[in-house]
Amino acid sequence: MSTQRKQYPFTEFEPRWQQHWLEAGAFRAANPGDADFDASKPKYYILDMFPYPSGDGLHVGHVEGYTATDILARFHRMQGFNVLHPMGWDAFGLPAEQYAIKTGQHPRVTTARNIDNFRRQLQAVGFSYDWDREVSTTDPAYFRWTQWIFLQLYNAWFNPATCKAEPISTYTGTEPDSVRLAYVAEMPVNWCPQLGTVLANEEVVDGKSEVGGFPVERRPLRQWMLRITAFAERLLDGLDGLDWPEGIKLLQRNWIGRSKGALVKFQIANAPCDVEVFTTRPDTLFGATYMILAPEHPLVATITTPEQIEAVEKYKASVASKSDLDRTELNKEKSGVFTGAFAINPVNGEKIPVWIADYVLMGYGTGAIMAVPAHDERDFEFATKFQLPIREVVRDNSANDTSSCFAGEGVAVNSGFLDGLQTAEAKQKITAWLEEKALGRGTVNYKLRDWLFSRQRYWGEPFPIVWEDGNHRALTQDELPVIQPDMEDFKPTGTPEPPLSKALEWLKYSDSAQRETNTMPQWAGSCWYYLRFCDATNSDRFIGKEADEYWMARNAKPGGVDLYVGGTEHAVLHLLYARFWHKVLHDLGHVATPEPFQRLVNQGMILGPDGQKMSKSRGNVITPDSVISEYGADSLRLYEMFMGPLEQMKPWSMKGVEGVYRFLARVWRLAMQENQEGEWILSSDLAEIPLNSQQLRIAHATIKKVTSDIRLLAFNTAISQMMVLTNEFVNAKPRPLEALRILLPLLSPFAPHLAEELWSRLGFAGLASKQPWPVHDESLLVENEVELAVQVNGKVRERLVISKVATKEEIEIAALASAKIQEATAGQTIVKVVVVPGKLVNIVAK
RNA sequence: GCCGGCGUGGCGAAAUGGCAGACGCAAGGGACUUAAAAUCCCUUAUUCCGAAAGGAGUGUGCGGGUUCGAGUCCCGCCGCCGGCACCA
Repeated sequence: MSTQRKQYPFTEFEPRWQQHWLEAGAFRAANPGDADFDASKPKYYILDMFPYPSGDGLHVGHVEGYTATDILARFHRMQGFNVLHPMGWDAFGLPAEQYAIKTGQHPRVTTARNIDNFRRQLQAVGFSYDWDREVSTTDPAYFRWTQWIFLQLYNAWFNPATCKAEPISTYTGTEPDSVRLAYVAEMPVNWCPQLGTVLANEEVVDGKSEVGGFPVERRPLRQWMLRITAFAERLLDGLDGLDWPEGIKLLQRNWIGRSKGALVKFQIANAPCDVEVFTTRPDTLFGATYMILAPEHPLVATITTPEQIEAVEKYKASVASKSDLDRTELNKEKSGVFTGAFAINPVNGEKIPVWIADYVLMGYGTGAIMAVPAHDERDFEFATKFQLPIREVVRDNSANDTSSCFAGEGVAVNSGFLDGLQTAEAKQKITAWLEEKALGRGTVNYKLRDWLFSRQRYWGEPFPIVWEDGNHRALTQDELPVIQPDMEDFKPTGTPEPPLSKALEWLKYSDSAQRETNTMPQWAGSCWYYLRFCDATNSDRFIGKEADEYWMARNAKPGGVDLYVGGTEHAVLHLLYARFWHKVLHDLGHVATPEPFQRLVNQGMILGPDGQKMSKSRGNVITPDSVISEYGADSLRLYEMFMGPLEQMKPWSMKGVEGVYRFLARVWRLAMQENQEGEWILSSDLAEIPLNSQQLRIAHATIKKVTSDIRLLAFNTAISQMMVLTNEFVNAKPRPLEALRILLPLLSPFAPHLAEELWSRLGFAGLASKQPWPVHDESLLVENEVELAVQVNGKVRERLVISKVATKEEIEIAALASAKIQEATAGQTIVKVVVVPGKLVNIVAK
């Protein structure tokens, strides 16, 4: 193939049109206030998840999502929308820093080089981004505002009375530092010695770092945290108004993990202290036969009896030495130790033993549970192993065996005043009882934890914070941006001290104050980039009011971005963090909408030709550059869309690329032919003649289907239909020019270079990408006669050509009159005749 | 273990409950050509009957059900992919 002559001269015209669009500013989106801004047009904000500009360059997986959004962007422009379709770079992050350490080059240099390469690649695919709005998270003019948003968080608190973020000045308590949305805490964190950094829980997979797969240990460390848990309920509620795949909403709901239950206070026998437990099944309180504390629970030391101290300490030590990996792997078998202490079950005064076990986590609820082995799998397993009593207190409504554990809902038994109540009622009654006796209360718990927001890295946004006399203090807005110092040596220190701690001069803010040396995680920059795109060069605000009102709020929906396309890997973290920041900014009056992204679509992964995930080690990586040089950008775009449904996972096939390439060449030859010298000239078959009725019908059916399929993101079937149309005209001689006037605008979002080139060679006015979108004429689609199938007992026995407007009765008579049908039903009684006009007739005979 | 998603030709895939396999790939045959490539045309789910025209049957992971009619809806399984994983 590569040695062959190209079937059409894409190598010549594709770069030419790319340059033309760029120079003409063809896809520039005007902002409110600009001279050429037309406020009467509706807006459409279509956003890609911006890439991390890696050294490997653009991937065909990127191109899939980006092509889908590009088609939609171009389509909406042609439909008269003001389209915001921007691109930028999520360019802070660990790989750049590690590469820098390896090669000694400054990450600023390698990042700039990678960005240039990504931009070149994206432009070579012909994407219609408004490059005037390009942003990079590493640009001080950008991260100045990331730091500014951090200051908003620092200077705000969550007011439980209003359920909103408010300026810290409205807080009337005595300890503002204990309620800020950005706060400092000593946290057991995931320290990765090899990476020399602390990782977020989300960056640790199976006890190893997600990047690199290095072991991770738990260590207590002073960290910046963001109080995302305060927004748990709002983040949950907000999902209802969004057009996201239900699966993704569910993922977020599960991640937030709301559960309703009760806190119950247990007195410790012969000791002046009590332990609070959280339970979702307060109705099973009578069945609590023992209690378990997390090994790290602060009361363990207090309550353990002298005889048990040795065993307890030994157990605690063994748990502490386990990495997260060991702890999960050893989960199969329950372990634990008796503390020697007893707690008093408040509901019946029973003395129950208190154990410690690592299946109870300090980080959830109160770090202590009441164990109800009859109705909880884990407690059952534990009780069985350590021969603790099991008491049934809920009977299964569909009553069968009571030998094992029953965790469902039923009727309370052996439960005193709860007996006979259904689980829901029993929960209510016991909660009211506990509240009345001041022994507990109903409450809600979340799995969601606060967001660990600091990293021990060089290549990230520095915090706009200084330390003075052991206290933190925020810088003011006019001190932003805080830029990292230029360092020769940004290697990890080998301790949890961040690399910035080595920049002694930079560190010193004043004689008495030192800068914070942690940096922000990569999520920070991507939490708000969609806002910056609306007003990328504004130096007075992170986003101008007018720009926000138009691009984000004009459609009067909760989410501002009309369509957001990206991979599922960001289903939880990025999308949750961005929603959190957005809500804070909204509460503080900085943005108009309550949610960032109205509609979300996840593109499926593209696998290698071998059906495996693409990876360098497997050697099955397809690069966009290689496809473009062989078949051109239009073929790359078209194939990525023709492969199958956008959201589905699908394998690459070079043969498939050739297929769409042939199609594009066929379109080319609808308009062009080669002369004796082998030059492309306008086809002599072209003529200004009207379409015949079949051509008209197919052309208008194509307009209709392509239009609706683009709206449905069903690009593969839209392309099929354009193939049908093209096949129809391949042999038409003379060939109506009108066919190309219809086809080229339809094709233009998909294969913009080819459409543009032919449009211009045919001498049609303007740019193909600026044409109004064709509108179909429904009346041309109607056929006078239709063929319908006649079935006998569901099997097709005859085909009937009949007038489109025939009545049911006429169709039935015609069907029954058919010789084949009479033969097929001979000797049988016709029980029923079902007539579906335009489709079929089904005769039921016995 | 729990929660999602998906199972259709040799392959990628189509199909408001209404003729399964559009469109593309691959394969086979033909036209054009000195020849090849490219291009264009035809065939192509499968089994059986027939010399042929044509005809009969079976087919959407498996087993049931609802319906005149099920790839599509319902119930129960199996397989693959993704997420969560002691969250009390």
